[in-house]
Amino acid sequence: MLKLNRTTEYGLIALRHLSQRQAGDASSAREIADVYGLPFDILAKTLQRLKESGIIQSAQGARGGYMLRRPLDQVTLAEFLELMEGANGVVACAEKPEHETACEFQSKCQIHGMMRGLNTRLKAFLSGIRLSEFTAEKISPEPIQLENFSRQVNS
Amino acid sequence: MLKLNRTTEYGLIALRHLSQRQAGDASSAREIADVYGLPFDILAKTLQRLKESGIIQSAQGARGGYMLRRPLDQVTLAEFLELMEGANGVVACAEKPEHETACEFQSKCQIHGMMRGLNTRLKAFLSGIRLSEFTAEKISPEPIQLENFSRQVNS
DNA sequence: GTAACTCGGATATTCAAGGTCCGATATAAT
DNA sequence: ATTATATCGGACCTTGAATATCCGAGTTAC
Ligand code: FES
Ligand code: FES
Repeated sequence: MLKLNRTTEYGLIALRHLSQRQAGDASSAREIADVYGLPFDILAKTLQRLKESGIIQSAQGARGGYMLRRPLDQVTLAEFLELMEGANGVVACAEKPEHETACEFQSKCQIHGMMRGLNTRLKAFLSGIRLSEFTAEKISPEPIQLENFSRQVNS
Repeated sequence: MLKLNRTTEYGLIALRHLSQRQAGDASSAREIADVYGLPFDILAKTLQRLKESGIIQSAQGARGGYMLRRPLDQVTLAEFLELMEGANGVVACAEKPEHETACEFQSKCQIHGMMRGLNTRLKAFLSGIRLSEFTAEKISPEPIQLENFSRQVNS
C-alpha cells in the first residue's frame, strides 16, 4: 500500500548525492548512475524533471552536470512527491474540484467527502517532512567513493 | 502519488453500507453492487477478503449476505489498508527484516534508513485513523434507497 | 573537431491492477 | 425434492501505468 515510484527513490538518492558535494561542484547523470548502480536513462530523465522544477540546476556540455539549486530543507516531501509522481490523491476524485464529475461512482459514492478529508490530512502529514531529513544525515561513516568521477567545475 | 487501490474504495463503500443497516440485517454482495453501481465480481472478492480478516461475517445460501462483525471504530486505516493492498511499504525494502537483501540497490543505497523511518511514521499516521471516520457520519441527509432489496434476516 | 555532457521524444517491455467467467457448495422458500 | 439465491474459490483475460531502452539533437570544454 502507498508504494512510492521507483523514480522517486532514484531522485532522493541523487539529491542526497548532490547535497554531499561541495558547493559549485557538479555531478553528471552518468556519475550518479555509476556510483549507485542506477539505470542511466531513467535517472537522467528524473534529473531533468528535478531541474524543470527548480530544485536542481544543470550545466550543459562537457564537464557539465547537475547541482542543487534550492536548499533541501525548504522542499517538503509533499511537493517532491507531487513533482515526481503527479498530483494524484488517494483517489482520483480527491484532487479535482468538487463540481467536476470525478468518477463514475461519485454520484452514488457515500464516502467521497471522507476520502477528500483523508487526502487533505495525508498531504498535511507529507508537508511536515522536509527532504533534508533524507539527505542531511550521514548513514555510512565513510564518504562516498567517487574515484575518477571526482572533479571540480570551478578550478 | 500514494493512490489507493480500487478495491479499497469498494471495501469502504461496502463497510459503510453495512454499518448503516440494523444489527442482524444482512446485505448480499449483489445488493451492494447494485445500490452503488459497483462491479459485482470484484466486490464479491473484496467482501470475501474482509470476511477472512474477521471484519465482517457471512451467511451462506438464499437470503444470505454479509454483516459487520468487528466495530469499525476498532479497525485502523493502517490495518485495513494492509488487508486490502498487502503489506507493502513506501519502498519494497521497508517491510522486510533489516538483514534480508531487499533490493538490488540496497548495498549502495544511502537513503535506506530514512525510507524505513518514513515508512514507520506513515504507518503511525494511518494507525491514528479509524474506519468509523469513513462510515459513521452521514453525508446525504436521506437514507439510502434500498427498494426491493430491503429485507430482514430475523423476522 | 571531438569528446562528454544535457536535452527531449519515441518506443518497447514488463507487471500488477482491474475486470470477467465459470463451476462448486450452502441455505431457504416453495 | 426442486428451485432460486447466496457465498465460495479459482482460472483467465484485458488494460494501463510503470519501467526501461533507444536514438537523435543541441551545448560546451579542451
Ligand atoms: S467517488 Fe470520490 S471517493 Fe468515491
Ligand atoms: S534500498 Fe531500501 S530505500 Fe533504497
